[in-house]
Amino acid sequence: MPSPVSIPESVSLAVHALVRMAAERDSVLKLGDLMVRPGSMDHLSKVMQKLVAAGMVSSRRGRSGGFLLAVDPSDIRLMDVWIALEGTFQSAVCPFAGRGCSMRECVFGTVASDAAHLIGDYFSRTTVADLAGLFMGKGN
Amino acid sequence: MPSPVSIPESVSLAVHALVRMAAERDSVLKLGDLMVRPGSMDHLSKVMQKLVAAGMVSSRRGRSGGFLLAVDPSDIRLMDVWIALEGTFQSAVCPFAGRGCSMRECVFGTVASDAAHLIGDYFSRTTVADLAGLFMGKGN
DNA sequence: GACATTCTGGTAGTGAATTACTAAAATACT
DNA sequence: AGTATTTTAGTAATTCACTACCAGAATGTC
Repeated sequence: MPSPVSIPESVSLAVHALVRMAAERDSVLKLGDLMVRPGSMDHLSKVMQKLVAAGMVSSRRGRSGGFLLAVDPSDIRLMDVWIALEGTFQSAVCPFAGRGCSMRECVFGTVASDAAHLIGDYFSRTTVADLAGLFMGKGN
Repeated sequence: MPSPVSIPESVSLAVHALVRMAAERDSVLKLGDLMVRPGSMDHLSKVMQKLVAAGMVSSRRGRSGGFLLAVDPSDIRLMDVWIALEGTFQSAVCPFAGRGCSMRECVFGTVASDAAHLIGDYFSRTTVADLAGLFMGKGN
């Protein structure tokens, strides 16, 4: 992890897939269609199962099967996606707070926490529908 | 990783140790003194070795051995610490940029990147000496 | 010189996220 | 009915940061 800010791959896959589904709401998209990166299909498969379990997406098996948004994309906040996949969304704090950290304004109590709030607020405010407007097309 | 912002444990340990050393520049501090969290000493041991290798800290073995800042704390930027331990400091981007992401302003190209810059700028600007002023005391 | 202390360095174990593989269940087409 | 397609689900392999353990080297004390 060479960067202090990282969205888990699972969340990235989920958001990209959901945005794609929102942009093509009428069609049933299969895993292969939703795969943003070559080689990510196995992981995406697991991710989609969680989105189905969370009720955001419905799935159909078989020949012309695939995935479909189960609710309106403006009702899916990015925060919901994060929680569905990761369980919780925690803001960053000093890992030693209360257990030995002796700084009045610890780095991890200020900057890291500011950055986490920046992302947290955005994730709470933004829905899949908002992002779908930024979508450019099929991609391949 | 339930938070999108996380400073690696190794960097946290290093920063806390360096600040402590800056606050007590005259004394030689041993691993046990620098341990912020119970149980972190093994990891801290490896971390200190890297700080020594990076030339920020000098060490002495034996009975009254321990660690000592090798340079002025105002010459140690947090960014240097990060690089010494992690190798590189990368700003966050969409993991699929150029490999399938089809959003004009992808979440990971905007918000996550803003947050990473927030931290990156702070880490480039702040030195161990700056933080030493926030130090409250021995801690135990 | 013997001994306790402290860093050094290697190696192995653990847990979580990701990757990979496979058989099974559902569905559509012929 | 049979077959190809697609999701489902379980399990194993991989990777990486972190944890744990241990013998060895250096240094001060008696």
